[in-house]
Amino acid sequence: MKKILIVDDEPDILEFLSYNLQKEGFKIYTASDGKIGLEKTNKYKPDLIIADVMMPNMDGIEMCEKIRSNKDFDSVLILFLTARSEDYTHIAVLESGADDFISKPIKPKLLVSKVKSILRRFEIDNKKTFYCHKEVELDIAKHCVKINGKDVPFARKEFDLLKLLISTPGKVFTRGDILEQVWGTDIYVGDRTIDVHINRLRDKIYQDYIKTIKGIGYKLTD
Amino acid sequence: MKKILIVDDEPDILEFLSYNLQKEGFKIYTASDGKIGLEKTNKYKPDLIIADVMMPNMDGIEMCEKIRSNKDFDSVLILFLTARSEDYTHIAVLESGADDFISKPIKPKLLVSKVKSILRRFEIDNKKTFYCHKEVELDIAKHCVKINGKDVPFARKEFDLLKLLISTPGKVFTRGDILEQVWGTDIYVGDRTIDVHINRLRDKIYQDYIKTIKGIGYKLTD
DNA sequence: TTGTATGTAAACAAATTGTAAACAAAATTA
DNA sequence: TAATTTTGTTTACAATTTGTTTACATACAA
Repeated sequence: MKKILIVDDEPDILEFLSYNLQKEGFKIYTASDGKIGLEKTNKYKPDLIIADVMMPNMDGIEMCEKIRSNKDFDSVLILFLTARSEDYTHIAVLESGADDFISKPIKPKLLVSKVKSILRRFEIDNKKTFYCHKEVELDIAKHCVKINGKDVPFARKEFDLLKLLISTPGKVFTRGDILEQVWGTDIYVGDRTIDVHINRLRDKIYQDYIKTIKGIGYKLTD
Repeated sequence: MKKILIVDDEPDILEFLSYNLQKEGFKIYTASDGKIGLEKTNKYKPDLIIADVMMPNMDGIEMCEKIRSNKDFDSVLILFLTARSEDYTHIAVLESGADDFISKPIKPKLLVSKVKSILRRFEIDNKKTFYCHKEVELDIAKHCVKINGKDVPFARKEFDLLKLLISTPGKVFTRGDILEQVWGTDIYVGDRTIDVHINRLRDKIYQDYIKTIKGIGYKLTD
């Protein structure tokens, strides 16, 4: 569960944000000024910080800069709340190392989708280069696959296919998904081609590691 | 089929975008300025709007704000086209409630992949993928059903049928509802077919989980 | 009781996937 | 570059699963 720290001096906004994000399944921490925000950042190590720009004691920008200067948190996501009119603030905000901002008045739907999208973006930027599931290990950087610790050579397509499947074990990938992710859009290969590759994978890994969901697609057993 | 409204005053761009997106199977509507865009939004209720920022009559940002202020469309996806250099435009654009933007010059591949990804993202954010009711759990992503925590294989029609029923436990679904949602419009199957599938479900789940409302349809006991 | 709606087993039809083998393309090596 | 090997794709058909219908049984309400 993703942790979000909300920093704002207005209790109403704090509550409004907490309510809407809690509902979406985030773990919420709050702070009423930048100083406390800084403390709680250290304490709870949130994934995302949502902060107001204008606050007593220590404003959001100062807090942001302080957080960024600590190498433990130099990659924590920071989202600022700004008043609609403060055009120049936006620039200062982005310069201070913020990742995005939301203008007041805040619309719940927009808030939630922005928070989700920023978290997702972060995950994609930091996407894994190494996967391990059951007795299978896949290393993207080294382009190699180990099964029970033993190197097994994989051709490119086989590798890409396994990479896709192992990225989310248990999720069903349709033929469409597979085509798009492994072959690319606007490349057309016959229907049987995917099967053939799937079954070459099966020959290399233990059978029934890859499950067929007839009429839907393939997935790794989880 | 997803509907996309493209709003731009330059006919060349309009055609370019239409061509590339139509090819991908989207239903395309076009408008040559913000005012017409607003009208067509109301008329066709598109899933996604792609709009130029700079337009005569009503610019993209104004149109976007107007659309957002109508609660019927406050969650329609909006994608802006901006000139590469206009850095400040990006801010205004995101502020106005846009979901993303593409910088000109537009590359067809990027356009298509961005459009697809934004639509997919939206679906993921807005679709429930997991249902749990009594001792039955249904996971759409994994395409698996657990009963009392135990995996039970479900064929596609069975799965879709259970998915429909479990989406609103207690609600009675008429045969018409079921036909439409599970088989799709303009597909005709015999009357007994639904019964057969319902009863295959009953065999897999505990009996009398699915209740027959004679003369009306079926529902899950709540 | 009677008629209508639903349940059910079995037969049948259709769709999907598996597989071996041939072919084609690309990469590697000599 | 030519030969060789590896990788990728297609074909044709087999095997399997899934979906539909049929024909009749049963339940239920009027």
